[in-house]
Amino acid sequence: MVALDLIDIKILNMLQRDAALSAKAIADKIGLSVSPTYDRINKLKANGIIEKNVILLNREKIGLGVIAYCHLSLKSHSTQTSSAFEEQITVFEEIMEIVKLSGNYDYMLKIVTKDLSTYHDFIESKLAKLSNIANLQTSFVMKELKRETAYKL
Amino acid sequence: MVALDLIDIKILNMLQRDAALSAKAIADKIGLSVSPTYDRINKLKANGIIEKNVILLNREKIGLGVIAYCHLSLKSHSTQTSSAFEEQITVFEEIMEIVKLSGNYDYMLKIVTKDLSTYHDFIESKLAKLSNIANLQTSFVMKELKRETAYKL
DNA sequence: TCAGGCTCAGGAATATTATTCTGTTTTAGA
DNA sequence: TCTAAAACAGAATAATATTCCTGAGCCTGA
Repeated sequence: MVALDLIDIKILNMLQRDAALSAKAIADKIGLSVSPTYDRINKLKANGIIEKNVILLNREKIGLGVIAYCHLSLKSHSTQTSSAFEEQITVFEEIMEIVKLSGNYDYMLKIVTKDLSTYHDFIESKLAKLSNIANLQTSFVMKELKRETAYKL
Repeated sequence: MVALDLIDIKILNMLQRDAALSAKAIADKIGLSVSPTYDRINKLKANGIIEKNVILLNREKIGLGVIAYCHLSLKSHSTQTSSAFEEQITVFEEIMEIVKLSGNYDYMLKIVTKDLSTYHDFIESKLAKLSNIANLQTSFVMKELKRETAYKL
């Protein structure tokens, strides 16, 4: 954890919303000159506070119509089998998020696919193929009301 | 939904992973000159396939230690009360994602806060203050194994 | 209190990149 | 096959990123 002053926070808030802003545009808004602004941005990248710069796509316009949250638990909870499972599951591109939840040694996955049939195929032919899965329960998203990547600083 | 050819997909895949790539760098990798590459990127922005360009921060380095998924259902499900609720809840910066689910609970929220005490405060003093919430159940994330913003094209 | 070193801001110079323009090639449809 | 529209390459220009140098404030130790 790194100390951030108010200027850093302003910079991060701007870039969390629009990473295409030029150093000059940011400098103007926060009342600094370009080079210290630029230096600060670079430091924030160097110390890993800024992890990446990405574009976000409109999911529906690229034909991805299904979001599902999938809860699952493992048969065996030994360190070995758990980490093997975690390694295997991480690579699937359909799975956007994986979290380990409190409660019953459970995982929750966020899965995005083209349609229900594709979702079904993914579960059957890829996910369920993994040994060590005890059970699987899916909740489908009816409506995505908010999807935010900007953290509150 | 817009038709994407193979070149568009390559471009989007690159930018989904690193939006700082220059048009020239992309052009080189896909074997085009700069100007058509540049045109394509601009069209993808214009037609809304590319929604935004953002930086992603390291959650733990900025002191956000708690991720929680919160299931809740409403007392009244009329169109009016639902949309009033949706409007109110969308503005909270602690809430990163809101989805309406199939099944038992109406909504699932992804909430990120500094620590458990902050989480508690948020629930008590902001979320639970909303009328029309019937019940609330939180699952805490023990470990975040994957957080991906790039869709599979 | 003072001198030295450190961090940070400002400004100017240079290197890269974005952006626009023009003319050519390719493609798709009649 | 012909025509119109779209896609492409290459060059010129504008804007931005990036580097470098300078000076001001501020610890810190003697």
